[in-house]
Order: sequence, then structure tokens, then C-alpha cells
Amino acid sequence: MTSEVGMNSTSVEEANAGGNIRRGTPLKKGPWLKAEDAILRDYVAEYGEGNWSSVHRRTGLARCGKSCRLRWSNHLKPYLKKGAFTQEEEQLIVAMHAQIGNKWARIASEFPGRTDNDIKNFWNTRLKRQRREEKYMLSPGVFFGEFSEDKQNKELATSSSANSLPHLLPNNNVEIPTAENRNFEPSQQLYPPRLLNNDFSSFLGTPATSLRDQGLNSSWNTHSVPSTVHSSKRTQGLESWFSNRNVDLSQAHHQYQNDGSFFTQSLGFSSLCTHNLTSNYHRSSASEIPGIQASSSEHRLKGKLELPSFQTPMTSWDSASSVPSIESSSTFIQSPPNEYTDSCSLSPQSSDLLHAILYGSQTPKASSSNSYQETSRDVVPDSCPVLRQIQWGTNPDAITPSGHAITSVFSEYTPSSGGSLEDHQSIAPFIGCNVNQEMANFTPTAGNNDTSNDDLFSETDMYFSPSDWLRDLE
DNA sequence: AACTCAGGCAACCGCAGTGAC
DNA sequence: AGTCACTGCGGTTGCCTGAGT
Repeated sequence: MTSEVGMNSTSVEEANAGGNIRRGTPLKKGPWLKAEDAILRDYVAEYGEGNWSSVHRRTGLARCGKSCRLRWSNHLKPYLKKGAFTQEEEQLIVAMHAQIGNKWARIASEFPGRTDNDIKNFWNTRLKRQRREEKYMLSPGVFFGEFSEDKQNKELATSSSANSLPHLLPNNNVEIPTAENRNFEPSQQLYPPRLLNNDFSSFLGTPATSLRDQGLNSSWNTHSVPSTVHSSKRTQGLESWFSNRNVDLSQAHHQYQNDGSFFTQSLGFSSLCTHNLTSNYHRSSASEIPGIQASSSEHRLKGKLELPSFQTPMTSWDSASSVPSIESSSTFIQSPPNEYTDSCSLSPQSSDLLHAILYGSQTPKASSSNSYQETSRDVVPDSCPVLRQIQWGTNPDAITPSGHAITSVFSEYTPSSGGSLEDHQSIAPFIGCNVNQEMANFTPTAGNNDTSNDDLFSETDMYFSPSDWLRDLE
């Protein structure tokens, strides 16, 4: 038979082979054959996209319309981008997910050539890893008896009930109806999500040493997320990671003591995590950390060197200061080094697009502006508005597409409610401005271990509240 | 070499939204 | 207003592959 789209019967039979499928018989499932792809391509060439349900009727292809649509949109469509996500893409995905959650199609719309399935798979891969870590971490006896079984169960239930990293989402229980319906505009919406907020406020307000001195020790250990990954992988991962970057942790630690925020940003850990890392790296100082047995420092080192995910288990959130940063972990997990990274020995993650956005001018740019911008320009297609806009954001002095300097854009969208200096300055650090004194003085207090998730954020939300932002952007 | 495990990916399923009738 | 078909989306599952033991 000759199909209506010009395919001969041989190709249709070939395509339907194996399933013993003819018209009127059950449709085929499973992997697509090349012959099936060819039929579908021909069909689309003839009739265009859409009317997927008629594919079977017109071509004899034993696939349901739904399957055809999926196959086309995910694999056969022209200009689809295959291969691994670039560092910039990863950062952007993380940032967008932090803002809008599991809106894969929405996120994918900002990635020309990428499908929602691609992005979803990418994210789920991360999620799986996190779940594993979570499971391991909550195993009785794995950690330090810090948490009661009740608490573990409760928190495990909490974390697993949400559709995705709920504890990471900036608006965990908050709808962002308007925000997700409008075009994603990084200049507005890449403002620090809650997890960034907490991370930021943690290191901003209180150096780890202070927290330690205050006896806030509960969360220290819980950051050491052991991994089910082979130890060889772990050590290879981070040890080489550090060595490749000539990261002098002793200097880093020293710098952290003097400027906790910078070091935390640079290393990509939340402050406590950072401190743990450095402390463990210097074994002699490992015992400084409450609850950590110096004798097991070697093992802990490996544990800590596990690639962290920002999807840190709830159990580690006893302190508001312990929320890992979104951009840091993604860097650790996903990001290979690049030129920009290597140009800043103490700032292995400073190459990150998000880092550039969030920390703006804080990171010195090698040879003024070109090194980074050229790099990003190379990877940012003109067809990707978000990435282009982010490029704008990397330079605090840059002019946005709307003709505003970043700082002025920031001012534009600063919530007017309260109209306070605090509101402005709360975001300021992310674009390289100074931090108000109130924030700098913020110190998480010990003894609120029973803090609920909401309470956990309450203090920092005073400073950063994406939902407030989005509401005020209305 | 066999086994295990994690990562990556493709595909399916179910639900919801939308437009035509 | 109700029904139906179509489409889009998000969640989930299963398969394949590579690395490690």
C-alpha cells in the first residue's frame, strides 16, 4: 500500500514489524524504530505538526497520536539540542526551578533545543541522588544521634511527599501564579530564592566560628552527607577538584575567618559546611567541631567531600544557617572547571553564571570584563533570552535589555511595601552592594532546634522573601 | 567474568486545559 | 451546558550503559 504521506508499504510494515501490528490492531509501544521515525518525519513534512491522532490513520504507523507527538517533540523535531547540559544551562535550570518549581515546559521554553523531558530528566537525576543521600543520612546510627526517630520520620515524610525538593523551593507552600505565567525574566526573578537567602544570611550574619562558639552545634554534623557513591569516586571527585584549582584551604579558611561571606561564596558551601570542610581538611582542627570525633576525620573527609546537593535533607536544617546554597551545590555536582574558574583560585565556582549574577561585582574579573563575557557569549545563543539577560546581569554596570543599569532594574523591582532601606539592601549583596547592618548583625540563635520549616525561614525571610518580591512585582 | 549500582535516557501514563461541536 | 477529541504537561517507570567491586 502507499501511504498518504508517500511511504511505501514496506516501510510501514518494517516500522510495525515485531509488534504484529496492523491497522485496527493495538498500537505499538516501546522504543521507536528508525523506520517509524522516518514515517513520522514524512508525515510531519506532509501535514505539519499537530493532528497527531491522524498519524496512525494516514500512515498506518502503529503508534498512538500521543506517542507520535512525544517522539516528534522530543527527538525528531529539527534543531533539537542533544548532549549534556552546559554549565550555564545547568545553573539556569537550577535558578529557574528554584523560582517556579517543576514547570518543566516553562523552563524548557527558555532553552532552545531542549525539551521539557530533557530538563526533567536532568533534574530527576539530581533528585535521585539527593534521595539516596537522604535515605542514607536518616538511617539509624548513621549519624550522631542528633535526631529522634520521630523527627526523622516526620522530616522524611515531609521531604518525600512534595513533588520535588520542597525544602529547596523558595516558595515551598507558596503559589507563584502570576510569576509563572509571565515570561521569565531573570532580571526580575532570578533574585535570590529562599534557599539562597538562607545560605546567604547564614554566612553573612554569622561566621561559622561564631556559631560554633555559641554552641550551635547540631547542624554541623548533619551537613556531612555521606554518600552511597563509591569512596573512590568521592575522593577522586573533590580531591582532584581542589588540587586542580590550587585551592589552598588553609588560606581559604583564614580568609573565611576574616570574611566568611566571601569564602562561602567562593567555595560553594554554606558557611557551616564550609567550615566543616576546612576543618576536616586540616585534621588537627577537626576536633574543634562539636560532635565530630577527630579519630574519624578521614572518613568524614570523604563524607564531606561527597558532591553536595543543594537538596539538603530537612534533617540538616535545624539551623537557619545551614541551608546550602543552590548555586554552590550545582556547581559542585555538575560543573566542570572552566577558564574563568581557574582564573580565581579561591573561587572555584565564581565562574558560575548564577554566581556571577548573584554576587555581581564581588568577584574580581580577570582582565576586567572580557574573560567571562566572552566565555558566556560563546555558549549563549541569541535565541535564548534568559541567558542573554543573565549575561547582562553578570555585570553590575551592564545595561539591561530594557535600557536600565542592573542596579536600577533592581531598584525598580524592589518591593515598595515598607519601602525600606532594608528591602533594598536585602538584595543588595547579590548584586554586589553593601549589606545593611541589621543583616550583618543577624545571628541565628542556638536552641531553636524544634523550629519548623516555616519558622526556620522566618528570620531570613524578613530579608529575602521571593514571594514578597513576586507579589510586589504585580 | 559476574554482579551491583548509579546515571542517563526514552517512553508511557494520567490528568488538566482548551476548543469544537 | 455537556461531551468529545486533541494537546500539553508533569510524574513515573523501565531499559541500557558504564564504572566499580
